Amino acid sequence: MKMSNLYMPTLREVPNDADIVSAQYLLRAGMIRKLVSGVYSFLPLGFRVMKKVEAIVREEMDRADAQEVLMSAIQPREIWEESGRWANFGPEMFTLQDRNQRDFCLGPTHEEYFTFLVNNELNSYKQLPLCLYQVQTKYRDERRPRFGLIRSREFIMKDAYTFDVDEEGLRASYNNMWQAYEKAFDRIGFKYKVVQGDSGNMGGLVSHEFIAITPEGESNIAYCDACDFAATDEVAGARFDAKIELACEGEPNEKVHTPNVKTISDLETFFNVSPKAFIKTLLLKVESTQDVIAVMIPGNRELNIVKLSKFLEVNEDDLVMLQEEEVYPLTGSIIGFVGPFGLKESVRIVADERVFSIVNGICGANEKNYHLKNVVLEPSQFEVAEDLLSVEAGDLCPHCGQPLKIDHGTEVGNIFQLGDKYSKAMNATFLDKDGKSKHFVMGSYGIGISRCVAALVEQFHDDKGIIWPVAVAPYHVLVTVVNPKKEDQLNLGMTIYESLKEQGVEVVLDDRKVSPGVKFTDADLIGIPLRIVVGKKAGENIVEVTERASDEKIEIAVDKLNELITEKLNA
RNA sequence: CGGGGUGUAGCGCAGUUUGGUAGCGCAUCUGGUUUGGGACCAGAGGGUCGCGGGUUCAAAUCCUGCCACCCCGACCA
Repeated sequence: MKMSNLYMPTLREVPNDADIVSAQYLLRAGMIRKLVSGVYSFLPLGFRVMKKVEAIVREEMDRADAQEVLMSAIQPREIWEESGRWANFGPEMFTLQDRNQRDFCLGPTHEEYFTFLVNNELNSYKQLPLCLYQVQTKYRDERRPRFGLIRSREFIMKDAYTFDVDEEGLRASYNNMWQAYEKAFDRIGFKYKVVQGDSGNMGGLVSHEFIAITPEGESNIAYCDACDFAATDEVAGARFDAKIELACEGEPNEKVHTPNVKTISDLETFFNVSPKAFIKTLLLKVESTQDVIAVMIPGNRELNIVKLSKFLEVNEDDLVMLQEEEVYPLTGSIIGFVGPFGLKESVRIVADERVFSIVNGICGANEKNYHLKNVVLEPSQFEVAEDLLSVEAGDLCPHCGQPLKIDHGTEVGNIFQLGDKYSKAMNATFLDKDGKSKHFVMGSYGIGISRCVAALVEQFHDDKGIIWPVAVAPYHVLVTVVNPKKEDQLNLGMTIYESLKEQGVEVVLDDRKVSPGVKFTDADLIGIPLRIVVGKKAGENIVEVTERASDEKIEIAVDKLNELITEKLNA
């Protein structure tokens, strides 16, 4: 490809709506463009990268004996009613109607569709196990699309589904996919961790997430160096020593005047004790039912809303913190003085187990400017949850007891053991050996192809632009002709370009009639791994080879060039 | 969904307070000079000022409704 003809509209300035480095560079490098919030176009260079990621994933899926199909993005409401997820997915689902007012959605995922498909065709255990996959566009009407390709409303996903006769078969299929994922992510070049995932509302289901490690990532993961434990912060058990005992000065549950002492740090100053000794009471409500929940946690910790939503068996997005004006009618107090005693009876009180280790603690009195001290909570009087807290660095590993570390990342893949959740709901069965009808035991497996492109940029960039790993680079080699008006430079550039092309090297020629600065700046921005600069020494048949990653420059005679390029690309 | 902010040329922005012919930089086009890290000179094209309604002799500017985009949304209880 000649750059004089390449559709690569690079931008000097950062578009003001690009909120993360990957979005900034992909936009500036002319690889993607935004149509509307959360919806992007892929331009030639960006599309080439995505196709490379896709090809690697496809190869590893095929190697693992998965079979590729292509389903429709449009799905009828009926199959979602069968699984019960039409209502459950709620506003996240893009819905539409045909001319006869029949409801459809643009598929956010395809469990129902695959289950429906297979149910019609698969009747015998002899046809199992089976693994089908597709690479396809998915739609989710995110509450708040952001981070460019990382949380978009339209995205490309590879999704796979396995069907087995029993749990044992599922485990084998699951491990098979796990290995395929590791091979794919290794080949792409990701730095990543495999962590235990959110196992869904019902518990007992196994899942893992593949997290690309990126400093700005929105997923938090907790992991242990001493053993192989790793999990997202939504499941990692926050184990720590919560025991604290204050001397009982005065009466039990004694009311203390605490004017304007609202926050934990205010309390810390006022009472001069550790925040561990405070019992923090937060008020939330379930929006769909308007049920109000008071949650008690140790004062030095944060509530993890995902863990709470699982405990309450409600949707995470359905849980919100109460607004200031909603608090008074329920508590008789304002924010800052809420406590577990004397709440309206309609309020459901849930306690994180650790608050019972606080002896003679301090909590809100449900009266403005008053707290209670010398509080000892009695577990039998409250609903007790094992763990509602966000894990923190230094908490103890639930496996081996060593301190945990926290890292950030972007989820690029996940694997789920679904069991018979969908096959049961949709009554998808086969006949087993013994002639009995059984539900398929299923798994589902996703890789966010377009998100991978963004995660790669998050991992591989510097202050000048992107640094693509060779395996996914849009082109391998960029030949820059410094001054295309000089015949010897242009001719030599063309010769090198043609010869590399001949050998099957993916090469692009920068023959644009712009100043060298523009070419070099664009080259750094778009991040092609190797650059050959044809400049002043073209007459002597000497060119310069630069590695984008290391910025290492080598002057070399043209007849030794092929050898060097081959060596560098295979390194 | 709640709170805040912004919408003016392809991109980044000024102009809005105090109504009076729509501007700047970059990009684009023409001609010329230039070419090892975002060149220079001369000229040119490009905008229903997000959309609708209103006030006014006159609206980017004031009023009003809508739309889009961005930011924030426990750390406090």
